[in-house]
Amino acid sequence: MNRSSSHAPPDSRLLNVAIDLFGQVGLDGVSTRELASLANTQMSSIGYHFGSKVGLHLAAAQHIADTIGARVRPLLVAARELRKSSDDAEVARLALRQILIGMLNVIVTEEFAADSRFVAREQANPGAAFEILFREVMEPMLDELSRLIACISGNQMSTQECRTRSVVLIGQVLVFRMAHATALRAAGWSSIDEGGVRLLRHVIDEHVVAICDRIEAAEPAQPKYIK
Amino acid sequence: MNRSSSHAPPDSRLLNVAIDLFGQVGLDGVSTRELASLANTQMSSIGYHFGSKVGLHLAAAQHIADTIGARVRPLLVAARELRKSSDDAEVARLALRQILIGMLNVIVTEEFAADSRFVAREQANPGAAFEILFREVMEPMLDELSRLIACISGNQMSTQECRTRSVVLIGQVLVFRMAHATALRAAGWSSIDEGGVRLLRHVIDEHVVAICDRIEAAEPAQPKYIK
DNA sequence: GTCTATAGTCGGATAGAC
DNA sequence: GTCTATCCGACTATAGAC
Repeated sequence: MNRSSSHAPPDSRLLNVAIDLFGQVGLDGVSTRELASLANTQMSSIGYHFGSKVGLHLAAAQHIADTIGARVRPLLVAARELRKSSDDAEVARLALRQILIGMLNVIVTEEFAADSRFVAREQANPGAAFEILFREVMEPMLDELSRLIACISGNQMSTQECRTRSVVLIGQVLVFRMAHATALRAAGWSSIDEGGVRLLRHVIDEHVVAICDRIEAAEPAQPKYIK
Repeated sequence: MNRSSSHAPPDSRLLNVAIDLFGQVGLDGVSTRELASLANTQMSSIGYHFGSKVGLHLAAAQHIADTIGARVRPLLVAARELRKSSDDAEVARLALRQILIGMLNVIVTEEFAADSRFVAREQANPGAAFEILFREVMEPMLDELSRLIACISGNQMSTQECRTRSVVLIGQVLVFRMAHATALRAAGWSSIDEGGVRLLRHVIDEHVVAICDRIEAAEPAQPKYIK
C-alpha cells in the first residue's frame, strides 16, 4: 500500500509523496501541482504547511534523517560500546560487518527504497538537504566505520587512510542505490528479489572479511600518507 | 583553460558546456538560455545544431561514450587477449587490477571530471542518455570484469555471482564520483589532490587483491544462487 | 485549515531578417 | 549559419473566499 494514499493528514501525505518524487526526479523534476495532486490536496497547502517547495524538500530530508537514523543508530551505538569495552580486532571486525550488512539491508529493502533514493540523489546534488543528511546519517556512520578500521589495523593506520577505507567499503553497498539501474542490469535482475539480497549479503560480507584480513595482516606500512 | 571558451565552432562549444552543466545540475537544472550564453552563442543555435535541448543532451552522452570508451577500451581488449591466451588466475588478477585502477584514474582525473559527473548523473536518472552510456561504457566493462572474476575463481562461480561481484568491486571506485561530496568530506579533503589519488590507488588495489585472494581460495561453494 | 483563482516569472521552441 | 524577437505553455507563490 502506498503510504501517501492513506488517510493520514495532508502534511504527512505531502511528506511521503515528496520523498518518493524528489527521490526519483529531484527538486526541479517535479512540480508543486504534481506533488499536491498525488497527495490528494492542493498546491497551496504546500505553502501553508511547509512555507514553500524548498521547505517541503528540507522537511523531507529531515524526516528521512530521522527514519534512517532510527534504524542505523542502534548499530552504531552497539559498535561504540564494543569498541570501548575491548580493543580486540575480532570484536571490531564483527561490528564492522554488522554495520555494513545493516546498511545493505536499508539500501535494498523496499520499505526504505524511497528514502535511500532520496539520499542518493542529494549526495549527487549537495545542497541544504545534503547538509542534513550528511550530518545526521552519513557522518556518524563513516566516523564509526573508520574508528573500527583503526582498531582492526591495531591503530597502525593514519586517520586519513581509515576514513578513505570507510568510504571505499561503503561504496560497495551504496552502488546498488546510486547506480541502481546499472547494478540491476549488470547483475541481470529486474529488481532485487529475496535471492538477490541473500547473494549480495554473502558477497559483501565476504569482501569485508577479506579486506579485514588484509588490513590486520598488513605491515605497519611504510609509505604513509600525510595530510 | 575552459574547453568552451576556445575558438572552436559553436556546436562544439555547446557540447562542452552541455557536458559540464548537464553533469552538474542535470537536464532540467539548466536552461537553454544559460547553455547558449556560456557557449557564447544563441539559444536558437541549439535547435539548429542539435534539434532541441534533449538532442543536445543525447549528443553530449554520445560524445562522452566516445571519449571514455577511447580511454577504457584498450584496457578491456588487453584483458580479453590475456584471458584468451591463458587460463592462469594470476594473469586474470593483474588484468582485473589494471581495469579497476584505470577506472579510478578516469573517475578522479580532472580531465574527465565533467564526463564522469555526467555519467554518474545519468546512472541515477535512467533515460535515453543512460542507454547510450550503459551500452558503450558500463556494459563492456562489467562484462570483462565478470569474465575475469570467473577465471580467477577457477570457473567455479555462477555467472550471476560473477556479475554481482563486478558491480560491488566497481562500486568502490564509483563512490568517489557518485557521492563525491560525501566522499570528500568523509576523507577530509577539499578536492582529490595528487596525494589523495595515490592513497586511493593503494587502498583500492589492496582491497581488490584481498578479494581476489578470497575468491581464489574459496571452496567450490555450496549454497549456489540459482536464477 | 482548505480551496479557487490569478499574478508574475521563466522556460523551450521557432519565425523570419540578414 | 547566425541572430533577434516573440509565442505560448508551465511553473511557484499568494491573495482572498469559505
